Amino acid sequence: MTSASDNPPAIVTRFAPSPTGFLHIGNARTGLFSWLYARHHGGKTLLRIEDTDKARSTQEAIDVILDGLHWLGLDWDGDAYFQSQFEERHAEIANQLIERGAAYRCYLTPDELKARREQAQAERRPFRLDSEWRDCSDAGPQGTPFVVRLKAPREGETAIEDVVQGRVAVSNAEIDDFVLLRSDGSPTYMLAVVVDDHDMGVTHIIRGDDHLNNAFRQLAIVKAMGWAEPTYAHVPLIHGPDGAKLSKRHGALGVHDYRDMGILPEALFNYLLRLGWGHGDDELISREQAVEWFDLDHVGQSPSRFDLKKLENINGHYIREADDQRLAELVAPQIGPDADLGQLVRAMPELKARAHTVNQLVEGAGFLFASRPLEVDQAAGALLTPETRALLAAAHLELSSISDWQLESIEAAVRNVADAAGVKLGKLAQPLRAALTGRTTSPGIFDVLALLGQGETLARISDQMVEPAE
RNA sequence: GGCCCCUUCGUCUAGUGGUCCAGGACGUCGCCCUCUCACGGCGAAAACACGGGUUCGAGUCCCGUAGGGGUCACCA
Repeated sequence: MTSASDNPPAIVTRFAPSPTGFLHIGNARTGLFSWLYARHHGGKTLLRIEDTDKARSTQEAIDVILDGLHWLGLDWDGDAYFQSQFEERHAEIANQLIERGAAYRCYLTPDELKARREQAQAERRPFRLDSEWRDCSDAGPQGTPFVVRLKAPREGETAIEDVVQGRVAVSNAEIDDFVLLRSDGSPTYMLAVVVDDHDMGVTHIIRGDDHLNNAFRQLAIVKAMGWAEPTYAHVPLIHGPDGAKLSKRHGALGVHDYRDMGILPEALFNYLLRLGWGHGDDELISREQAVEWFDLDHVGQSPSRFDLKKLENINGHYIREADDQRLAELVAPQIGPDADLGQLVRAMPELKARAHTVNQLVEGAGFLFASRPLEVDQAAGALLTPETRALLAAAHLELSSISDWQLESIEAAVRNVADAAGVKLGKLAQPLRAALTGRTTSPGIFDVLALLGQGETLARISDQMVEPAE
């Protein structure tokens, strides 16, 4: 092994989201892959915001993307690039392409184009633009608007060696003379990506395979300019449960939606990593292990379906591993001003064992801060009968005599009551749970008493000792 | 419709010609633990899309069929 620290990084990847108002979960995953690939190989990863659609590219929309990236823990080298900064450069390249005879000014109007497209459709043949301006060196009529189109090759084929998809070739007859510069002089996406990737020194383009067809077009520009061909890696898309490309109708799409559902970033990171990539039988993979293990050769070629159940299972694991203080701080704001952080931290070990999301943690913590008299749900209410209310009264008596309110003394007292009444612990624990939490499920009953404190416990029990008068 | 891509349990995947009557995980079901719910443990059902090749031998290579997906803008 020789160290080559003087040389420029052999690998430069980039993440190039457009500010659509949210960070799409699928884009987040390709971003994750390209981040991981660069980190694994000791390369660089760059961020470029594709903000050429000015209407959508508000500062808020950009912040949402950056925030999502931060939340997931994906960083980048250097400052973020903004595609809009390079419009002059894009136009410059378009003009060079014209000078080289690799592009031309096309004076066809949108109406003419539309008419030709419709005619092709009417004749049921595939539409392929054959502009009379392609081989015409004359300028069009003075002052008429034009677009700049690539003079795409018509013979032969174009092939890419895709790291994920393998060799993919397409006949050049399939590649049309697409637009490089719009009639207002602004660059199209197709031109801008190629120029920016080249100028930024991107060596590996890792993106969704919905761009696979674009790669041939983009490669045509690269070749026309005589630039080095980048390595492509088109990773399959994430699909919804029905197998179609993940879209709004499938529900949660943005990484923020998952954060709001109570998913932890490390869980989403892990889940996204395992979606479309595997490392033997490993399921729970830390960030460090991911950097160590990730490579493109184990990225699958088929799309994968998003499975919320599995995400939640993984999330449950990370919740159980998470620091109690951190979880309490996530839960507190959702409970409101009554939330007592210290009490939440104390309850957290019990709470987190039975939650799969932060929101379930909030749900589970509810009884701690409920005000008396408690609302008792239907199933819990059914547990409160004349017999069990009598049991509660006995418990109230026994518990009020405890002088040190600790887990051990609480457990001893509760067991005593059950023994004295000649019932199994469960016969007492369930009504107790109903009285103290208003529900049939909760943390262990002794923990509930300990967490609530003696005063609140006795008060809640006494609320239920007698049947409320109708 | 043209072009391109994909196809192992319901889902995510392991598998790179023999060790695969296919392994793990989620989910499902059963049992255990148990004061409830979880957690945890044990166990079960569950897949190589189909048809042809190549090969002594194919989940693994080739071809076809079927199914699914992506893409066809002066959007990115």
